[in-house]
Amino acid sequence: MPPASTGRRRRADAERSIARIVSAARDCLSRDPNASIDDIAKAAGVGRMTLYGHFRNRRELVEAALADALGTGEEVLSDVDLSGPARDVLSRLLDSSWSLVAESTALLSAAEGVLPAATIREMHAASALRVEELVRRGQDEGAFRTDMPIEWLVNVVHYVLHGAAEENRGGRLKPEETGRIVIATVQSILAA
Amino acid sequence: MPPASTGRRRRADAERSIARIVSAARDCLSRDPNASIDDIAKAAGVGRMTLYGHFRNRRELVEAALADALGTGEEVLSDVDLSGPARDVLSRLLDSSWSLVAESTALLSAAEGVLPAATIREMHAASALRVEELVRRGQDEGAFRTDMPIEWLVNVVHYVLHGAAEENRGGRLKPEETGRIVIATVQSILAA
DNA sequence: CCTAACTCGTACTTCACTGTACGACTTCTT
DNA sequence: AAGAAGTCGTACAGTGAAGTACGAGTTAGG
Repeated sequence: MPPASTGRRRRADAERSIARIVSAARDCLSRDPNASIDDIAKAAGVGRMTLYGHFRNRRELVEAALADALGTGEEVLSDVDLSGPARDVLSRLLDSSWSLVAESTALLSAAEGVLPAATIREMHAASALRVEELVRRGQDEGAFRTDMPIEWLVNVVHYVLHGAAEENRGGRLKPEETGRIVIATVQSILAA
Repeated sequence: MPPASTGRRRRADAERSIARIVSAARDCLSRDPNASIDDIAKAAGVGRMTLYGHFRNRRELVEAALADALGTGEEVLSDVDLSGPARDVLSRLLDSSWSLVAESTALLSAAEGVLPAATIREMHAASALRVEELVRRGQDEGAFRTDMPIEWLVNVVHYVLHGAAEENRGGRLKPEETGRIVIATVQSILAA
């Protein structure tokens, strides 16, 4: 059994396995928050025991998957050009991240089943803060509304993205249209 | 065992039990879509076996709960004053139904786990049609936007309501504010 | 090339939930 | 008041997933 939590060095193949498992976990849990450990191991092309070698239990696995998703989210966010009016920044931001956020909502709901709410909020803090700052900036510019709690403005964006993902999955929204519609919808919500 | 599906008359106490069970099912499933049969029976103050006496399996129970929720939804909808501009009608409609719809989203997701998608859509058809008609009317009046599929416009309202319910549950949105915020948010989305 | 690290199958225990079987008891209803 | 209808506990079988134990085989890396 690999040294899981200790700071020891890991062998390259172990590293590879972990990467595949985490990726598979993101995949499976995004489709079905109740996906079993077995499903995930299979999807990763790895024995269930290998998985348990790296993650003591479902909790740890879900946490790793969520952390990974948030990590790539952070990457994307930090690549977005922040110059110009908040409205435009928001459009660019949504354009490059809506699908990612959308796909992760199911993963998030999986996390809600096994991780304490405080942990989840904490993991989200970084990204949430960025969006919140953007909204605040838009408000200062007079472009975004101020008649609702900022927390609601930030969170409702998530719910819209979640919805877009659902509609996509159900074939009720064409993938090529989704970006445009998401952006237009969110802009309408935030506009002053 | 009572005659479940046959058209036979039921005794008054059975009728009462069923009502309590359905109500408890709505309650429990709205809080947790994975609530067990046992939880629901306990919440109804009824033995598990009594429950099985009236509902052959989880599927039937969930279906009954959903049907019941949709039924009260229909009642509320049919009480809404439909006169005047679509914008105003929408406000009245949301004001009297947002909490109901919001609470039922979890129940709906429970249903998605056990009922065929077609059945669910069909059960929803009546209410969905009303909302769709209202949106269409608003479009004809020039009050509502026409640059997105109408299906999206209708469904995104659900997602916003779902979000409002979540925020409420998490204490991030004050109950007394929620109505106002929901209405304002939805109006912004639909406005031309 | 040797050894520790890793993989991973099989088999097991535990656990929660579903649904069934039986039967004794209670309460409507006529 | 009698019988049908309904209540409901206990007990059982089946299922599916979580997590543990063991151990034999494989691979990376000094």
